[in-house]
Amino acid sequence: MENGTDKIDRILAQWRRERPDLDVAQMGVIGRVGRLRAILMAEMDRVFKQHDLNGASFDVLATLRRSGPPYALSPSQLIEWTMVTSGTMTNRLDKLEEAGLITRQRNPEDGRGFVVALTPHGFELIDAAVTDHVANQHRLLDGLNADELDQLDGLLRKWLGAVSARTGSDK
Amino acid sequence: MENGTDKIDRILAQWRRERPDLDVAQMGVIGRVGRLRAILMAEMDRVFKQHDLNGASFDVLATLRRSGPPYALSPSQLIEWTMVTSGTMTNRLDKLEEAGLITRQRNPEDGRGFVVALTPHGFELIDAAVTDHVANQHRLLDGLNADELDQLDGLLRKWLGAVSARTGSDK
DNA sequence: TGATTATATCTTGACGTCAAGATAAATGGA
DNA sequence: TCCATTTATCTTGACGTCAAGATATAATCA
Repeated sequence: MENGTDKIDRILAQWRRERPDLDVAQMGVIGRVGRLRAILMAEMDRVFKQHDLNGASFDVLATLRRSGPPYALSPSQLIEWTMVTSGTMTNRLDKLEEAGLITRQRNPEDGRGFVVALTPHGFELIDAAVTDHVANQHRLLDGLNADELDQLDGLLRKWLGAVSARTGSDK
Repeated sequence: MENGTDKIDRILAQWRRERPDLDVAQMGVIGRVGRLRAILMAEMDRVFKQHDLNGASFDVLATLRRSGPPYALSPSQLIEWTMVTSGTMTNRLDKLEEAGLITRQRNPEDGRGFVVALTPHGFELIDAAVTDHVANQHRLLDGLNADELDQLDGLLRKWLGAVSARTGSDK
């Protein structure tokens, strides 16, 4: 199973011909991260769709589910975990509420805030979806063996640590 | 500089507590790809913006530039390289044409098609932008040494090959 | 040649996201 | 106590993308 030349290699070859002054090795790595992310997203979306979800709604429901009983968080907490803006979260919660997967009640201890909670239906749905999702993720990574998976995780963790330290993202 | 626990680790820890039946190692790797992609995109956008571009317009101009003289491709070819839909490409070309960075002329040999070409201004702009872009990519990867970069590229290449073989993407 | 099929591109409507700003409630002094 | 500031959330308008379909031209083949 030789690793032949792919689309990214062809892009790099064009740059090397047209701009031999540039070292495009880094472009290859970054480009592959982008392509992988696009393919992985598309594949994961297929499983989400089987449960009438998309990446956005899965993200919110999963955040509530893994937070543990009583499966309830404030919009602010959801914003922090999912790293979207408040406008995006409002929009997501509107849809999920309308679909009957969450409830949104005023926080009795803080009149500015709300408590977002999974409904029983929302709990059942996300629990089933996440089971399928994890199985799908295993499938998407079965081209690498255990050692390679470990190596890859280590390198990505180091890289992510370096860039988020500098850019101040993550915490 | 020990690699401490990050947001992804905290997410995995929650899942392990709430759903100990699931093996979430793969979720960690896939999650890190997603986070990295988001941070890298944001950082690259900053450089694009310095040239009055965004990722979309940079992508089109760069594809024309690296294709070599006469720096002209059909919308179909641009669609193939950039992997967007025809509607997206029409929209991108409209903006670039209005900005004077490309021209769009009917293909004299095929009345259905067009020839999209860099203007002199478009050429100058993308040539300067790509120089800064590559320097920026080097900076974004300077947390890894040469060996690690090589290892990472190999693993990503193998993974990408495996998933795109199965999903039929890429070519 | 004429009719069918394929190709190239554009159009339309919907979606999810963001930035900026609006609103309302809580907090922290003076 | 009252005002200024901060915090939590929602609203609005713009953007880039996609899927589906419209249009026009080219290619095929009977």
